[in-house]
Amino acid sequence: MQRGPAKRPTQADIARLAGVSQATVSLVLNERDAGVRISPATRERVLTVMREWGYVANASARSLAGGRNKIIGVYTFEPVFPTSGVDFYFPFLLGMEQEAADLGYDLLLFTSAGGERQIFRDGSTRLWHADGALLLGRDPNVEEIEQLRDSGYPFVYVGHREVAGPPVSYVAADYAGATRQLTERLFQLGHHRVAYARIGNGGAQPSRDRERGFRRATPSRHLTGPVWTLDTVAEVDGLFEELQRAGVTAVLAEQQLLAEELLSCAARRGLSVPDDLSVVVLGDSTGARHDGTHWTGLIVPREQMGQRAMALLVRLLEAPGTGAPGSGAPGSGAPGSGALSESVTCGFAAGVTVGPPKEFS
Amino acid sequence: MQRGPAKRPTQADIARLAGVSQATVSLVLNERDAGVRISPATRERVLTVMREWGYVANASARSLAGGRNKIIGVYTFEPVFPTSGVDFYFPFLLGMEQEAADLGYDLLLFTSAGGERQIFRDGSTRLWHADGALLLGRDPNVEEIEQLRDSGYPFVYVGHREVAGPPVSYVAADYAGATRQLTERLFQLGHHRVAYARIGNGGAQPSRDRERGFRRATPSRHLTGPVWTLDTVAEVDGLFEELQRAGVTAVLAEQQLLAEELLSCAARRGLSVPDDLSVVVLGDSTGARHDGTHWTGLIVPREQMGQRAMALLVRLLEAPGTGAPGSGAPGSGAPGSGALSESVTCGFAAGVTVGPPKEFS
DNA sequence: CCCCAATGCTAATGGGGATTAGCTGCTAAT
DNA sequence: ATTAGCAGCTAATCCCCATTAGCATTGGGG
Repeated sequence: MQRGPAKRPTQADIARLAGVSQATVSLVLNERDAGVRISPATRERVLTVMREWGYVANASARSLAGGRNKIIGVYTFEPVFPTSGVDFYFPFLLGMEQEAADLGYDLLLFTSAGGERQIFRDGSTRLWHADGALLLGRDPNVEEIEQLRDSGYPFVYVGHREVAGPPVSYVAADYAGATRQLTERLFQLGHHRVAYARIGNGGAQPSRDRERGFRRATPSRHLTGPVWTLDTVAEVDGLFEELQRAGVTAVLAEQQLLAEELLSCAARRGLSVPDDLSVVVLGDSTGARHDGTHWTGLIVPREQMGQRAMALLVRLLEAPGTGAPGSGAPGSGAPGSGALSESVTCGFAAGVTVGPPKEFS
Repeated sequence: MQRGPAKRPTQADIARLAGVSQATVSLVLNERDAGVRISPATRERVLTVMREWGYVANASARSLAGGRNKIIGVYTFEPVFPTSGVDFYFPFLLGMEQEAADLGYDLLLFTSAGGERQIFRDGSTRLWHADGALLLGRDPNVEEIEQLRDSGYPFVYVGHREVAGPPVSYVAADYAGATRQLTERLFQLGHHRVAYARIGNGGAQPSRDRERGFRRATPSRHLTGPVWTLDTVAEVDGLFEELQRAGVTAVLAEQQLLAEELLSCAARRGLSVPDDLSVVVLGDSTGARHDGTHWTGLIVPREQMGQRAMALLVRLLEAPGTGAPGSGAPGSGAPGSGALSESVTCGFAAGVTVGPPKEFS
């Protein structure tokens, strides 16, 4: 027992104790199938000493030298705190964590970026502590994603991402499919005029996916109303009027907040949901008041997405071809340059805000 | 634009471009107040080139050279999953995360240990990926904590920990104080016979602290009943009988589960809480049914504890004396060998399960 | 008996940066 | 004219590990 902070053993220490060279220790450690062989006897001796002295590879040295740390980073583009974001992000985290534990990886949460939220500033750097990273965020900096992709750093985006140039790997919820199903369900119930509404710009990928699902559902003899895009909550009342005028009997609301607002518009007019208007919520609960209404709509499978993203990333990392990032085999551009993506099926909430249109009931 | 992963500039590159040495670049970067000086002109030139080329220090190399990662590990003795544990641990995590973000540290979650949950097996090991760690768990392996302390690894325990030998650093909730206050409040309300009950052994530190607070509250002319320690929930009914027989009008229940059981015992006998019996919950909600009762009692300030623990650990790490683990200043044994501890005040829940004793109302 | 091919391991290098001893010029004091 | 002193910078090392070229030894085939 030494005084002071115990200096932990290095490969050199282990080597000395086992009567071999540092290189041998390294080779034993990373059981390569490669050219160099170590006799079982030596291997065992080294392993014994390592165990005895509690050797652990230094993560920094290892990643500097191009090795692996069995650590997956998690980076969010928006600050997770203050707590508004927590409810949103936590399920993802949960899924990632479970899967990581199963696969023998630890999770590195990149939170220190503070207000800045830029990977390439002080962050890029820090990402390398992890073997790869999961990226998360509703409104990421696309340029940064591209830059990261070009840098060769392995990552998977949680959420649907299409960027300019080569594709990136991502795991997305099947918003399009789920929205389509929900829309078709409305038609089945007898609705003829169904509208789609959102607050905020529809440029984000999740928005576009939902809208696409909506449009695809349009069957021959039914009518989907136009897609309304509002700027602020204040405009909901006007929207409600227009919907009535257009004879719309069912609305798909991208945000729960919007749905809540529609509900109170209806209430103010003495109208009932779902009797006078069916309302479907498409999963985005940003800024929702959570007034206790049981909404009919889709459930974003956040936990599953996290899980699948983790699994995908690890698969990427452990794929033989995709060597250590440092070893830069530039020509390794597999088909599609190795980017993979997966789709996770959304769940549905039965809820109480959808019913047949009035003329049918 | 090269093919393959774009290699980002190194200090050597910047140095070349600025016509100085790599050392100079490093010196400019880490604005040391130390011996070496750089002229403002040179400094400016280097900075310009750095900005121009978007230089970012490689974190791995930096920590390899400097010994620090700016990463704090989080290790829990019990598995956090399946989700029963999640509710318990998440608030701690939240607090840690916020503080870490403020202090510029990232969080490394040690979850990969899987079922084993032993620091010194594969974990100890992995702990070194972080500069220091926060340890968490209701029923930790004390020997391992001692071993870790002796190893010189910097850590802070979240929760009250007294171990054999030199003390360890910890941040604890002030259970003793809070329990004392709650007990005294009962006396103020007119209760004369107050009892304390728990399920499970009272050996754990949090249990002992609460009991201590209870005992300290005993004022001259009042009576605290004995402390009951039950083995299982099944014994609660018997306990209830005994309490009645002893004329106890108020109980402090260590676990919410126990309180819930007492409540149903009372209900079965047609008795009312708090009219016939006041019940205080001392914060432990393990296995509780959460039946919606608004309990009177203490609130464990989990988030704050996490926050304070993080702050404490970082303080330990950044204290000048306690140098980098590698730099081993052996004589730095400050008073008490540098272990610090802090106490966080508990909150109180007003609740509806406490009132004056019957003869007063 | 010689040469070749495995086998088992080591020396050397590099990865990016922090640190320190020490090397130039200058200026100011002697 | 020396010399001491200092500002300003660089060369050299080290941090710990992964990787590769190559060395020494042994066994087998010709």
